[in-house]
Amino acid sequence: MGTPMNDTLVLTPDRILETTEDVLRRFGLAKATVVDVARALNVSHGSVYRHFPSKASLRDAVARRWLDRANAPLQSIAEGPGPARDKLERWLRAQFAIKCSKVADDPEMFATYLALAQEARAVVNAHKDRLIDQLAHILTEGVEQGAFQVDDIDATARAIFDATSRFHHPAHADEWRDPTLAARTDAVLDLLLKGLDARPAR
Amino acid sequence: MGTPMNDTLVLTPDRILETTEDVLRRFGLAKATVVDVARALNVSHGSVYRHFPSKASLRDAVARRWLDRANAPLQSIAEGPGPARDKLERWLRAQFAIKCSKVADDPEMFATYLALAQEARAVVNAHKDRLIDQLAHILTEGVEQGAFQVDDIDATARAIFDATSRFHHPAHADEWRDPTLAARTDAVLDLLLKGLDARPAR
DNA sequence: TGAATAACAGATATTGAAATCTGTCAGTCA
DNA sequence: TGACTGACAGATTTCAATATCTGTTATTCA
Repeated sequence: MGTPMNDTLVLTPDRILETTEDVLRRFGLAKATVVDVARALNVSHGSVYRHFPSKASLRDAVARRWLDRANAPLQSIAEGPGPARDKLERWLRAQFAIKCSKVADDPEMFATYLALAQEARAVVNAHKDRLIDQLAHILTEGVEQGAFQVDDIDATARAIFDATSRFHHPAHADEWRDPTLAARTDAVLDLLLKGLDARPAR
Repeated sequence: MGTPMNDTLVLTPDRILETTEDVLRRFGLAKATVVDVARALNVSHGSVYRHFPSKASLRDAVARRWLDRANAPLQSIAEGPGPARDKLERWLRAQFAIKCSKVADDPEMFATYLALAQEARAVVNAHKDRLIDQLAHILTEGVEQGAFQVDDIDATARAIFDATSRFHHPAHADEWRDPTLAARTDAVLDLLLKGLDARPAR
């Protein structure tokens, strides 16, 4: 009883996830195996299965961790202060910047996580729903502040998410190096913000 | 000199393209080879290389043909009559419907053409440019008619194309079965049209 | 003469046997 | 006692030999 002890540390889900990220970084998604993870932990692969019922669930957990960490700044923006119009623009630009810098800084790792995300559809969908909730929150504030005119908040939040897919959906990542990207982003944001505006200056 | 004669017919680029489409339909992109195409034509594969310098150029030509054929209706809408606002909405909905029905009617063939398009990047880009030109044409009409207020026609045309990517870009095809797709499409179109509107009814 | 071919080199794809992996579980040991 | 192990069956992956394909060219033949 009492203190189970390994080489050095207790085997916890967190420690497994940490190591799994390392293994993914070193081997890539295609090559990384549960046996690799166990080896890196000086543990039999059966022990990993004590904490995660399957390789898929382990992958899902890694994906969840990564998405949460990468998009934490967005949460702050959505909940922070500021007029809704500015906040919306900052939130969207931050979202694009996060994705764009991830792919620019470490394309290999980005490819790994992209593949991971494609297998963890449910996790990604839950994450998207949280992002759209944040957009809906900003829209609600905007309506309260009299800055936006919106019929259906949830539908519009989703519409903004959908309409900006090209700039945040990883399927389009290979276009993010386009030198005209900034101009294209500006044009779409301009059009969307005009569409939300409660007092068009015409 | 005179009349080169095969089994039945002269070997022309068009006949080769026709047959290549058949072969792609039967074998899929991964399995279809130049030798297969030549076999189907009762011809040696060397003869195919007389008309197309490489397999890539043959693929490009097939992609070009397919894109032109599939999107012919859009050209008619863009050049046809009608108020610009309606025309724009019809054009966009037609674009979505074309893609959506292609994937619904023959998912296998759609997958083949999707893979084809990914290898024929230059062809696809040229095609996208033509579509954006059509959008710019509609926007110009709309401005002339006093229906739209647009600063930069070309940038806005591209913005509309970008903002609707989720509904026409094949990378998102697997989401086109979403039962809420129609509502999502409506929400984005509504937002975009509001953003273009010269006389907002507020 | 010039459209078509057959033979060829190098690159790519297929195949099936061997190795590895996933997920399970009875048993170890602290 | 319960976290961990090691051995196992079936599924998946690797690997290297083998076959096929791409693109070229010297040759055929109508």
